[in-house]
Amino acid sequence: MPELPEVETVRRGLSTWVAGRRIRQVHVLHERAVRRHAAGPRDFEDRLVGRLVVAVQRRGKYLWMTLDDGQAVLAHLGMSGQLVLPASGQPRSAHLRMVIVFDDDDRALHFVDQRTFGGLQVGGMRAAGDGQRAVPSVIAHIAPDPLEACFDEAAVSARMRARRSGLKRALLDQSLLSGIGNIYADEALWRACLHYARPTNTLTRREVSRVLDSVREVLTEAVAAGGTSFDSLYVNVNGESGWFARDLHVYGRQGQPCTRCGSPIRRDAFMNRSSYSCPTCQRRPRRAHD
DNA sequence: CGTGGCCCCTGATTGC
DNA sequence: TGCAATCAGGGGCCAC
Repeated sequence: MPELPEVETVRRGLSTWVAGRRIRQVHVLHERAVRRHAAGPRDFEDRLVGRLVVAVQRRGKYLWMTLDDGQAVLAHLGMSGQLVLPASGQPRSAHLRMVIVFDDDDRALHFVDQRTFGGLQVGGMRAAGDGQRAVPSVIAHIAPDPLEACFDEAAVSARMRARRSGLKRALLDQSLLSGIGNIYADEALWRACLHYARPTNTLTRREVSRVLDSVREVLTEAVAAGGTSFDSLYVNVNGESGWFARDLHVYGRQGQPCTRCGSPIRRDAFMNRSSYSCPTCQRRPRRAHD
């Protein structure tokens, strides 16, 4: 499931291939792939054709291609989205949603998405304030991710401690800090020895610092490893799977021993999904906030 | 406003 | 065997 490391892996692969190329044709094959583009599929195609891709950038789980007219093509992979450059002759995926054809190459960028939670849209850029990085206007509400230079740890810590919510809910809230999904939230909480239901307003500055350090470590290591993959749904830009899965300590390890203390990892239903934790290393708080 | 819950979607898996 | 229920989950949206 693409979180920050997987999206960064895609961005890097994409950047080396599409930066400096001109878009010749765009084929939207499934309406849902552009449902966030209010003006519709034809407008989406028209805005891209003829444009030069300047760069590929990312914030959290979003990535975008900046164009030579100042607009940007914003993409979110959702649950199962892939941006791939299939080798010529490779059979087209059953879940192919969009094809972007470039000049001077016979390969095309394919957007493949089985569960159709992902999508692309075209729009303008906007800087949040003085000296802030410009991001697509429609994601102005997405907070900087922990690997960005502008990530303000002190501010995030203060906002987190002012909340009345659970710690994992806060880590997953993309308007507080972005890029973290269910997998890396569980991994970071395990590293920091903190429980997912810990009320944010009871956290000390030191504990918040610890969990944010863990978040940065987990994300950085996963980026270095090329992202996580559990099944064939996620592949990088060349169609190769990442291999970070082997380094997971809690996610998907229900019943298996904690690598730190040996206790069996538990799985709880949480926020209509799963939360994995070590019952010994991560004590449930007396006053939990699920 | 902050917070939490619902819903969009497909395919693999599980249960009767 | 066959069909239905369940699960996976990011984030927009809406009610409170």
